[in-house]
Amino acid sequence: MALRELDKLYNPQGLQEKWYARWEKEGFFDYKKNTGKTDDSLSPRDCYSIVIPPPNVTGSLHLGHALNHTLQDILIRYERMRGKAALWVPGTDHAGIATQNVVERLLAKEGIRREDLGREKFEERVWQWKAESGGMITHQMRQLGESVDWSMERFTMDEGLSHIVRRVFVQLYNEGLIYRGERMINWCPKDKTALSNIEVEHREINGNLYFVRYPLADGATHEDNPYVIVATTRPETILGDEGLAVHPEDARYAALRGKFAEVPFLKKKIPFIFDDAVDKDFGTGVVKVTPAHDFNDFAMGVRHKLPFTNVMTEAAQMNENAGPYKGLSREECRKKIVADLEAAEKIEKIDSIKHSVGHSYRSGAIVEPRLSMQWFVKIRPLADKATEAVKSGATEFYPKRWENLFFDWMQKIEDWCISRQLWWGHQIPAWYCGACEKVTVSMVDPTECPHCKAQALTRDKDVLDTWFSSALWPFSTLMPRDTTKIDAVWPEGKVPQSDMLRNFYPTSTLVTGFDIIFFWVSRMLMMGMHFMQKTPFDKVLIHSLVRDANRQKMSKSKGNVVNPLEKMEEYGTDAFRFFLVSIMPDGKDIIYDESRLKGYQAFCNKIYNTARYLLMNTPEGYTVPANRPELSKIDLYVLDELYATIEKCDAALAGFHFSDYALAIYEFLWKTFCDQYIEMSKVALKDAKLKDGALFTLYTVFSAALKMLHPVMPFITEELASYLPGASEKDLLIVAPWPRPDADIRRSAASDNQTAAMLEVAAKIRQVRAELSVEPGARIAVYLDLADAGVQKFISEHAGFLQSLARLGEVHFKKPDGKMIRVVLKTGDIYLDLAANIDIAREKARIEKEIQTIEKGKQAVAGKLNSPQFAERAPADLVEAEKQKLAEYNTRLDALAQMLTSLTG
RNA sequence: GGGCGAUUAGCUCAGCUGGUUAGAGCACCUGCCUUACAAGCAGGGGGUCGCAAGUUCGAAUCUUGCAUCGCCCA
Repeated sequence: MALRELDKLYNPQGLQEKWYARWEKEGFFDYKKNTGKTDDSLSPRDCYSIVIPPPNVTGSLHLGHALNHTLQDILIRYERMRGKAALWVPGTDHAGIATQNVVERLLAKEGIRREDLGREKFEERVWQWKAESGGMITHQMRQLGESVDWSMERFTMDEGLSHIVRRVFVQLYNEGLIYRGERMINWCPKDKTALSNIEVEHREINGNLYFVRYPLADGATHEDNPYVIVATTRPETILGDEGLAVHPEDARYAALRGKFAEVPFLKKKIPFIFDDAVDKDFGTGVVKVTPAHDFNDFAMGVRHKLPFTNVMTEAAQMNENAGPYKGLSREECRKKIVADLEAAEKIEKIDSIKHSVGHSYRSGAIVEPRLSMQWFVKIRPLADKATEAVKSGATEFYPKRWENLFFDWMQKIEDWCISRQLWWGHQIPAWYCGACEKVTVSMVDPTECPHCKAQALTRDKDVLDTWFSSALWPFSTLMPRDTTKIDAVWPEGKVPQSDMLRNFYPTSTLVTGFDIIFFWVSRMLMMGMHFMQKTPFDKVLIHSLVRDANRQKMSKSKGNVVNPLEKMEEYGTDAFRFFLVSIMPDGKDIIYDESRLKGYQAFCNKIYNTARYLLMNTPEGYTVPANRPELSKIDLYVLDELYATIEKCDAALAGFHFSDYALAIYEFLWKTFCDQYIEMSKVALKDAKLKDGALFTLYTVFSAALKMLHPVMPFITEELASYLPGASEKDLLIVAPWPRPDADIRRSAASDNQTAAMLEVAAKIRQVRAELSVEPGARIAVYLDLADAGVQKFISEHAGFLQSLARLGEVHFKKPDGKMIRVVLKTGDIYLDLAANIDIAREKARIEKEIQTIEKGKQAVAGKLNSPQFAERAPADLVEAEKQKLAEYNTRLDALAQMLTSLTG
């Protein structure tokens, strides 16, 4: 009843804090409390689980998270209400480079570099930073209302997860699936670390193609010139050239076989090699080969046994092999070398071109291909298992088309470079012996070399790619925290086993964006299949990015980022969540359109006022009776619509059609319940015979609607449910049973269209009133002459409803005598008694418009029926239906034409 | 260059296996402060479904080609 005194406007302030704190404090996010069962008494089919894509510990909640997390929360809340042991595991990711950069920037303010501190002290500082300001996002997740089980929260660097990472590394190493080797890798000169292939983003940039003259050695000539022309986009790598390559079938250069050229400035003699990897159409058909600075050139270098000359430092400055250019950055070196070549008249021409250049996805720096010693995962065996998981249907992608992209990538996947030259991360458990030079990889830190017993061991300085630990997330988070307990459930060489894993692994659904299918989803599939011998998730829901109103990707540099927290503050969390879900088309990009957010704020207000209406019209001390009172056809009509809506919601959520789910309730609640049923209930509540049924129906429908809305709008629904009669302190909506359709009511309502027919009559009368500009308040009389006796009788028994819906005076149930406005319906005629106030011109216009509309329909039907093949080939029942339609259109057209002549005449 | 996805009202989108006069929200126009809600109610205008051909009795829907845009990979 308290709502009665409250403001007419809904105000979401304070609800989020109030309810979230209660849910969390009273343990409603804990499946054990909700189901009353322990891990060993649960069975997998009673369970539903999701692991959150762990956000970066340095991160804050952005729109992408808000969408991603809202979808997961909807699924978890829905399954929890359906009685499942619903577990949603939260956590964060240590984010190697990002976190290291954050702390380095803080140190820089104090004028310190991490090298000044040393590794151990630096790591301490990172942990300190995490304790103080890391995990801001977990606070923000509470504001969004996420019903995650905080007691399960994990961090990829915590003790248990680190132990699992190490066990995984050691096992893969022992199985020969992890190896160390000198390879060409992508190097970020800004962060001074290796990257994996997929951490490199290719961007089209404007560059130059330099045509450089390479002198021929030993007096050789080409087309009468003592040089050949070589096109390159990277003149600074000339210093590392070890050969010039042409295609073996390129007749232009066949004469150069066995000849040599000279590297400009260095006077180094390099051979001509012939290799099919050369594109005859690129530049002049001769390319320079720099085996230590390019992936293709590296491969050619291996094939033709060329030396690998590295001319750059880790920071991409020219090193001692660059001769006079030593010490310059690669950019400065390019400028200087081009200037020098020009001065020496060795540049033939410079073309400007657009070409694709690799950038670090993290730092944005141009990536340098670099030859170095790194650790790799031998990916093919793992990738095959991951592919199998999806091919067999054990894991399904939604929408399905993402599977093609996944298969495609798994086919051309290459070994995964997992070592990073950072200080923050899981340090690789490998030791090198100074004496025998052998490698030891081990679970316990060795004190002496197991090969030669020497004590000259040094540990590998590198850490693992952050994605290596994320790849284990679906099972590592379900393992015990304690390392000895981990070893207990995971004996060496066996598959881990525990009640938790049995119940919740494979997880039910993974919800993520398409941009990390490769980074994360595929690697979880690989690791899950390998270590658990089961796929990590039954279903993968891929959703899209949120773009701004101009379809631009949101980014800080563009300044078009929308802060979800501000929007939640402004419109309320519920409206914001509903908005995110309702604008999500299945598998397409989401366009951020704030006008719709405003619309859902209005929806919240509507729901709030619906509750006010119910409470204001409820007698003191009312409780909803356990046994259903006698219900009118109108009550049954709305209940039937409610049940249809439940079915729509269930179907929508089963297929992850979130906007269909949200909009189905929106439509039902606003249109059917408020605009139709509540309007009619204003009459029923004043009628002693109908009152009990109406009250019962109002509460039955509204409380079911709150439940159905709860997964997407948790706060307002929990709040309003707490005001309803019979609400208790203990039984919160968050664990209320999800409503189910009543089959009896559905069946009995199915054969009954009388309420719907009455609503149609009311709508038609309102339409005509508006078209003829009848005074809005005028209580005009009507006469009904409907073909369907059942409907005619029903309306006559419920005339009060029609009067209220269409603002009518007397309603008669016969054809009138006097001259009136006649409305021709499919089902009969309505006459409006406008007495002398008939505006002939308007009435003519109305009739003509009506004729036009019906004529349009008639054309379509007649067109079909006029074609002889239609009758022959179309299904008989369709032909029959079309014939009936035509007859009905003709009847109505005749009546309207008659009315028109009578008006004119 | 290879692949995927789009193209329906001014804007954002529904329209699933072909068959009512192609729908919704926002925006727009008209009229209403009708004691739940003006963040509301009632009514209205607005689309030859990107273009072209084909399949079919019938195409927004299926097929092919073209155009434009976006994304991924090289």
